Amino acid sequence: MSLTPAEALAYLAKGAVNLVDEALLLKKLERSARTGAPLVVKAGFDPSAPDLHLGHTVVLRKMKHFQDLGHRVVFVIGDFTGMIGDPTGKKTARPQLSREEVLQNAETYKRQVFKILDPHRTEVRFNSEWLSPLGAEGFIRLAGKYTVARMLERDDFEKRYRAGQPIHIHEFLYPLAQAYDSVALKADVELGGSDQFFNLLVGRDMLREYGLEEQVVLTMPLLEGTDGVEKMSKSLGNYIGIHEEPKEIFGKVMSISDEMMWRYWLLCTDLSPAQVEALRADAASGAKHPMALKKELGQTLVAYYHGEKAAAEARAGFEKVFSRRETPEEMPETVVPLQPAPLPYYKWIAQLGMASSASEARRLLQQGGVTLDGVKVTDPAAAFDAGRPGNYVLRVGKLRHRRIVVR
RNA sequence: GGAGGGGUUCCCGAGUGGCCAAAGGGAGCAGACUGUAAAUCUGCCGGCCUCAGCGCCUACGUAGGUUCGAAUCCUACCCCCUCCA
Repeated sequence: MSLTPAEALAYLAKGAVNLVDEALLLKKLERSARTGAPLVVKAGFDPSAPDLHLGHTVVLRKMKHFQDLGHRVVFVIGDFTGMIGDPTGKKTARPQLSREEVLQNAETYKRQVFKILDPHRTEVRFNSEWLSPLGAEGFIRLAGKYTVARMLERDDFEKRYRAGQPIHIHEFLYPLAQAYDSVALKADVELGGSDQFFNLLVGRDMLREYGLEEQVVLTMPLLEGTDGVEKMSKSLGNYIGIHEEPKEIFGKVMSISDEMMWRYWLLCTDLSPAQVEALRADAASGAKHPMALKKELGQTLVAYYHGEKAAAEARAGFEKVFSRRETPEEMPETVVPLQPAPLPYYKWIAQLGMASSASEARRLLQQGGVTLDGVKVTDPAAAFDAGRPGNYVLRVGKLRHRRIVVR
């Protein structure tokens, strides 16, 4: 892709929450076009969460945009900063990871990241590489380049300070260490989620402190999870992982609310804001059914990460099972040997792992959530007769299907 | 170093000797309605059992104790928070 610096700027700014500052980015783009030297674009990632989900892809896709324009992307794995734990969003302390775990996670990252990024234009680095050698001395020197007052400019620090809530000293070190990453890499641009804004700005200041050109800071919106409220995260269980089964991804996309759908269209696909608005107008005017658009979204997203074919299959499977309420073609199968005595359902369902306990299974039965070959089984005392060979489809709740083969 | 507050079931949060498997809310699950959307309504929401039984087990930071009986009282310990120094 080849654009003029001004066009490139517009392309890169698309969807961003913050861009500091635009003039500098333009200047860098112009210089790059003139000299042919690609910009160094950096983004940091937590070493402990190697399951990439759609939320991560928002920033990754922006990284890809830079790659498309020929720039060099550095994927920084925060193995050192991970020991500090990012205080953003005041999470509880993270478990410290061993060297092996970090390396393993890195491999997992690479496998997933390259579904989006171009491997030839991506450099994967660990920040312990340059942060560990600093030592206590170097760290003190680094800390000497920033002030408490500036730290307290950060929103959540300021709030906590005023509210008399504790702020640990090491929390101040996190932004400093991250900023030093930019120094070590001589970053031209740093990308991140909008919650990272402050940290990225510290990077600018730090580069200046070290006599280097400031980096451009570009943040992307945080994608809400499938619940439509909290930001997407693995720990909240509201995520859609890009490595998940196509039908899982498709199903989860279908379960998001109509309102949320536009966010996903905007942040997770290649459509321009104007195109998304057009879709929205179609839905509002009744020209298109929201459900149809959501199916399209699901198919698009599955196609990104699993290919067109898998996407079409996921959609077809969904329509078969849910729209037409037919039995899915593929489901786990369990072979049951002939039993002299009938098996009580509640016990059996728990044994099959289709309910977490016998009590749970009993509840499901009582509430009409259990079906054998399409016939509801509601008597909690009912038993399955496995006295003769046969094939059955056992369904528990909406999603759990199991083919039962008695022989 | 001193003073005070607190640790309850997935989360928040009531509960200060029996009526507590523990109010209420959230989350979650199932059902109805649907477009596996949202909203709404209903039910469930520790486990076990020969489950609808004044049944059994486990649970209210940890370990003991008092009592016929404790999440609730006592003792020790661990942890968290706030204020003063």
